[in-house]
Amino acid sequence: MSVVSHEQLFDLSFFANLAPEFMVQLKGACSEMHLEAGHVLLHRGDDGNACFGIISGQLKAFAHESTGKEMTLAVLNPGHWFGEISLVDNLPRTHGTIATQPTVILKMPKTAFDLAISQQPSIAMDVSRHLCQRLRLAFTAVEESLLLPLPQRLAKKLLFIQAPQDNQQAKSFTQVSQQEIAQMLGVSRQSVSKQLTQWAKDGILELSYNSFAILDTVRIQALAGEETVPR
Amino acid sequence: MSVVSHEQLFDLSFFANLAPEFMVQLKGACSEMHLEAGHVLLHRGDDGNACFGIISGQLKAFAHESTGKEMTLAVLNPGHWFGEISLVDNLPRTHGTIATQPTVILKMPKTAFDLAISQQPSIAMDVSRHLCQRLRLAFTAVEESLLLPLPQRLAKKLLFIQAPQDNQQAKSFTQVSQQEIAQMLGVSRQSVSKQLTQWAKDGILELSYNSFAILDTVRIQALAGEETVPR
DNA sequence: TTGAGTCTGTCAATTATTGGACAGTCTTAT
DNA sequence: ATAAGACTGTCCAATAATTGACAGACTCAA
Repeated sequence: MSVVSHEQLFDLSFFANLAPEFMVQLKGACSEMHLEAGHVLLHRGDDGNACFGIISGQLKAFAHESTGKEMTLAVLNPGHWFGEISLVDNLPRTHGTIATQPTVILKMPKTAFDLAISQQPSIAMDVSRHLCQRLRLAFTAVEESLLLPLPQRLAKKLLFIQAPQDNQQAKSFTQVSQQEIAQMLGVSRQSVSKQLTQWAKDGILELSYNSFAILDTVRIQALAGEETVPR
Repeated sequence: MSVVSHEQLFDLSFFANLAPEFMVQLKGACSEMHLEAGHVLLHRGDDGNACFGIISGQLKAFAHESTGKEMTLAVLNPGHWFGEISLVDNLPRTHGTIATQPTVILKMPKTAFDLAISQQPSIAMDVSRHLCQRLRLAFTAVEESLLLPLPQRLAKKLLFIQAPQDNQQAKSFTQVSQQEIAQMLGVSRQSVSKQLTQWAKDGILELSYNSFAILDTVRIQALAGEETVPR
């Protein structure tokens, strides 16, 4: 899903069930934005007056500390909506957001968001469901970061990153630098490099410049601690 | 707030704005439950058919790993509601929940929850706001666990734990074992003990059996990395 | 094609954290 | 009063992870 139409984008949002007459209005209030690679769309602490859906390209949500350490909280791909938290609770943005590539997004102003919900309040429950999804991901992140050793977290992350373009049998390379993987896990690049090359020596992975491929899905799943699910 | 009335409990919930006529009905559908210390109320993975508000006592939300490592995700005190995530998204419980003391809770069945929202859909927005609050806490937890060194996280946790019974000037002891603190942070008891005794030697804390008191709030806040907020 | 910038593998030194062990103290229930 | 159990401080050895450094490979744009 490297590009998503406006139509699809709304069907993927928490407004998918909005009645047609309100939907027309909502769509009319949204506008396309084109971002260059490296453009910082949101800053932590800003007021939130809109949420966004991704049409093409990619953004990252990030956090950094006083120490200068920076980490990637989430990678946002076409079809995803983000920035709705501040619209719901009227509090500042939780994270910074930056385009990693030339990116096209749809901007939904807070006024349009609020209007649609007031017109069809049942939508708020869909928003809740969307937030629950986020919450479960966040819980998983907390637990894994504190309870699992680095190799296991790394294995999970590789599977997660590679999952989308799942070609099943064929060996497929996923584009991502070790630096980026390290930032997603909140660890040093060297630690990632060490483990990946070890796995490459073990024949589990194949590494190449700026990319990796999983050769032995079964073993990497075992390392990730996934239950074997027989059917 | 060591005990909360039924009245207060509902005012603290996401149903605080429910119209009186529906509120009566909702309250009628809720029932009190008395839990012994150590009673496991919810298990991760269970179906969720109710949410709960705490009247008195205390529960903990926990997670454990295959390795046997266990950690405390949250401490739930009187006035708090929990268990609503599964009601919203109809998915299994995210965490186990155990009473740490004899505890009285109010059980709200899913049927009552769903009915109230269908009667007054605007309530769903309050549920969303409640979920956002959780989400922000979870985000903070992820970032802190990955970006901050143990001493800083520990300092933050002490301030957080001690906050409720804030007597301002007077030196007040907070009951909590170092083991419990360690489980909240996902680190070993020894690491916690080492840091706490060091701070006690520095005159920042006073330690006693199963409790601690903060002697120098300013310094502990500095260690926690809190901005000095002049007014 | 050349140079700047990025990515990778590797190493050594250092620091942080764990886990096992144990003695002494405190609390509670019998 | 006593015994069982929990809590604390401490030590040590082993492990894990970070940081800084550097050379070679790769990519892209001028």
